[in-house]
Amino acid sequence: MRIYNTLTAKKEEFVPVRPGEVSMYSCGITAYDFCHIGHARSAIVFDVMRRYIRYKGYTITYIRNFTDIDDKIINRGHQEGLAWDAVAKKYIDEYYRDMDMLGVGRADVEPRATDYIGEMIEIVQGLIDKGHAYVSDGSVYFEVGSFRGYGKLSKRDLEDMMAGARIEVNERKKNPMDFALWKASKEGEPAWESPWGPGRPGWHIECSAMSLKHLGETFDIHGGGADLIFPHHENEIAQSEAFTGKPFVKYWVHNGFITVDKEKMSKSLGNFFTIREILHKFDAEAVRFFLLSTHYRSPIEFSDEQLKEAEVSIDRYYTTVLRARDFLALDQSVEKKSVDEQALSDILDSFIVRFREAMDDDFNTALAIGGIFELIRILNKYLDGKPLGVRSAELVTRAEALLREAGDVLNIFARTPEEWYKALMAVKKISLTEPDILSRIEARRQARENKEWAAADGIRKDLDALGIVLEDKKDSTTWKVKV
RNA sequence: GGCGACGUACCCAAGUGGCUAAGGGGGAGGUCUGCAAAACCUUUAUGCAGCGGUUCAAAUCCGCUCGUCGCCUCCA
Repeated sequence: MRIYNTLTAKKEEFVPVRPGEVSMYSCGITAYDFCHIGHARSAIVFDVMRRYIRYKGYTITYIRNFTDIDDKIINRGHQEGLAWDAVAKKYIDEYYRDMDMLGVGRADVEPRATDYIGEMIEIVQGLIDKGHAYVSDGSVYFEVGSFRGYGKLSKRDLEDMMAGARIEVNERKKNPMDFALWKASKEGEPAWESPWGPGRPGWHIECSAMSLKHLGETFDIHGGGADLIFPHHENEIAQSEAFTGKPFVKYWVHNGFITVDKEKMSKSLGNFFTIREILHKFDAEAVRFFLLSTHYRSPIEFSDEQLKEAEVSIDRYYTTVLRARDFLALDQSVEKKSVDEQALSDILDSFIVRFREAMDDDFNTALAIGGIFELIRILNKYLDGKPLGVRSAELVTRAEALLREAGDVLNIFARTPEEWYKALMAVKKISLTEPDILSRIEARRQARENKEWAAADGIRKDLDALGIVLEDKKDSTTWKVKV
C-alpha cells in the first residue's frame, strides 16, 4: 500500500510503526456550527481509509477529536445565549446526526479537548522546562525559533514567513510566529487552573496531548483538510517533537478542498453548503458517492449537476442488482450458455485484484469505482445473453458478492434496490404512495390487455410526470423513481 | 512578494515513460419493445493548455509561456 505523505511530498510504501497495527488520528471539528460539505469530505475520506486499512487485515486504532473549547465556541454561546459547553454539546450532537446519515463510522476514541486539560498542562510545562516555551502575562507561547524543524511540513522557512506582512503584532510574543500553548482567560471566560494562572488551552496543543495519550509518541497516520497543514499541523509537529524528542507522525495525509465556482468553499467567503441542506435535496449515498468519485487530494467542484450524476450512477448500480436478483429467481434447471460467459468470468477473476491495486495506490477510490462500473457493464451484457442454469447462477452470484465486497469498503451500495427507491421517493418528494402506483399499474395492465394503447400510454405519461417510470417485463410491470 | 497544486473529449474524471488514453453523464445512430423504460452495441480525444527539449519511446520527465486555483490569517 502506498500513501502520499505531505511531509515528504511523495507517495511512500506504507509500513506501520508496529507490524500489523495501524494508529491513525484525524482532526475533527470545532463544535460551534453545523457541518458543511467540506467537513463531510474529510470525514468520509478518513472513514474510507480506515475501512480499507481494516479490510487489508491490519488492526487499526482510529482517533478523531472534538475541539470543544475555543474562541468561536465562546462567541457562538454569546450569540445563541448558551453556555460554551452547551454550544459544544449541541453541535457535537448535530455532527453525529450528519455523519450517521453519511455512513461515517464512529472513531475508536473520540476525545474532547476539555477532558485532557491535565495532559495538556503537563506538556506545556515540559516544553517550558526544555526551553521551548515561555510564560508571558499568564499565557504560554511556543518559541518557534527553538525548534529546528519548524516549517518542514508546510515547506516554508521562518525567515520567509517573518518577511510576510500579514502577521498580527502581539507584544506578549518574542517572535510574531510564536503560537499560544495556553491562553490566559479574560474576565468571565471559561478557565481552568494552571501553574500560570487561570486560562484555557491553545488550539494546537489538544491534538498533541490526545494523540500522545492514545497512540503514543510516534504514530502512523495523521490527517485532516489541506488547510490544516499550516499552521495547525506544523505547530503540532513542533510541540510534540520538542516535547518527546521523537518523530511525531510517519505519514501526513491531507484531503483537498471542495470548491464552488472554482473557489474554495469556506466560512469566510460564505459560499458553503451545510450537509443538512444538501441532504434535503439529495440522498446521503449520492453525496458519499460524489465525494469518493474524485481522488481525495484533488479539488472537487460542488454543484447540483454533480450530485445528480452521482444519483444516476447509483441508480444504475441498483438497477443492475435488481436485474441480477430477478435472474437468480428464475428456474435454473435448464442449461443455456450466454455468449459472453468468458468475458464475465475473466473480469470476475481480476476484479478484486484491480480493486485492491486501485485502493493500494493512495486510496484511489475514483479508479476503484471505475472498476465497479466496468463489472456492471459486463454483467449486464452477460444477462442480455439470456443465460440459464447452475453455472450462470454461480457466475452472477459471484459477481454480486464481489460488488458487495468492494461496496463495503467504500460503504456505498449497501442497500436493497427497494430501499434505494424508497429513499429517492422521499428525497424527491414524490407525492404518490406505493398503493397509488400499483393501482395505476393495474389499470394500465387492463388497458393493455384490451389493446387500448392510448389509455395505457396515458397512464405511463401521467406517472412519468410525477417522477415514476414504468418498466414492462415479460409478465409484470415494475416501477422505479425517475432520476 | 514567498511557496505549492492543477490544466485529459460537450461535462465530470482515472491514467505520471512503452499494449487500442479507465469509468460515469450528455449527444447521435442502432438492437430489443405494441409504444416505452432498462440493458446492450456503434459513435463522440491519431490526441492529453501552448511551444520547445530529453528519450528508441512522453499526457506522463525537463524548460519556458498562457490560464486556473490554493496556502502564507480562523478554516475540513
